[in-house]
Amino acid sequence: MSCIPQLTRTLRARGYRMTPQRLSILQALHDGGHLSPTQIYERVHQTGMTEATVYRTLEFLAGNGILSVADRGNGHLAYELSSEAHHHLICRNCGAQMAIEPAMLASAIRLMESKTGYQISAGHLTFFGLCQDCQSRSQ
Amino acid sequence: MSCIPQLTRTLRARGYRMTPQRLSILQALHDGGHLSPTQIYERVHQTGMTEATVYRTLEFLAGNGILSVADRGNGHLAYELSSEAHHHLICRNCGAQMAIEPAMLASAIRLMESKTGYQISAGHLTFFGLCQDCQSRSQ
DNA sequence: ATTGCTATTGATAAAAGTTGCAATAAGGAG
DNA sequence: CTCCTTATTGCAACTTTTATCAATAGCAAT
Repeated sequence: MSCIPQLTRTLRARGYRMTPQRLSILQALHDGGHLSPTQIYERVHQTGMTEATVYRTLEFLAGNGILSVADRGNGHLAYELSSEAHHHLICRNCGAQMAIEPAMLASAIRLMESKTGYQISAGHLTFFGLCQDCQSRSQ
Repeated sequence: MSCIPQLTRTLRARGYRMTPQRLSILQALHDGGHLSPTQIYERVHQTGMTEATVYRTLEFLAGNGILSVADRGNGHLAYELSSEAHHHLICRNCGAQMAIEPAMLASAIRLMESKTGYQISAGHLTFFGLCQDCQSRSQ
């Protein structure tokens, strides 16, 4: 977590504060990679933090671009450090997961930008499909 | 709702049943377009249906491809008839929404399929960005 | 160091969403 | 039309997420 001093400065420049709670959550995500709010709470609640704070902090950090939100398509969110952000491809039969390079979507996003005039920030997308194994098994 | 007999046959062929509850929910989505579980519950609860049934039915119909799940990026889901499915582009400053033609993602999806071997069904994606108005205002 | 402003947290309650199980009812078979 | 199987529902308890508000604690300024 070498980036903490920089993050702290960023927040302060925007009128926000760095707190032990925010640090704990960043640490948990640094160690855990890709976690749901409940998983994060399990990792940090021995410090006395409440669920409400976990949810609020995650929303705050994501709103400030420090975390990325990953949606698993079931309505439950997972969070990760933005520096490690990537998209997911999940097999809806066996649940196998693959990472998707953001670059693979770049041209589609450029197309959408030119057609809509929006300036798009893709965030974290989850795609669903059938992996090769499940495709051959269903033949 | 001219498609009900066809949907009923599809479900029965898979060993499932068509029920008044499922019909009410399909009707609500036909009338309402794009609704959250709570909005759907408000429209159908006078029939005596419980929240649990609403949630289970939505998941069931989506799992059978009859509904599409739209994720607004905040972890809350909205549902729509698959026949009316489209993607969304939302301005994260003013909330303005635009529909995105599924065709605009087609080539990116073909690229992902060829690189990963997965057979992808895109589902419903939500993109975030800044609309033209908000871009010019922030200059 | 101390002070003051106010962003942030914890506590609490409410809302939204999920799960297990017994009772009900869709619909195929006779 | 009646029976039977079992998919589906309602009920109730439970988990997850959000909102409110008073108390706390960053941190800029003195």
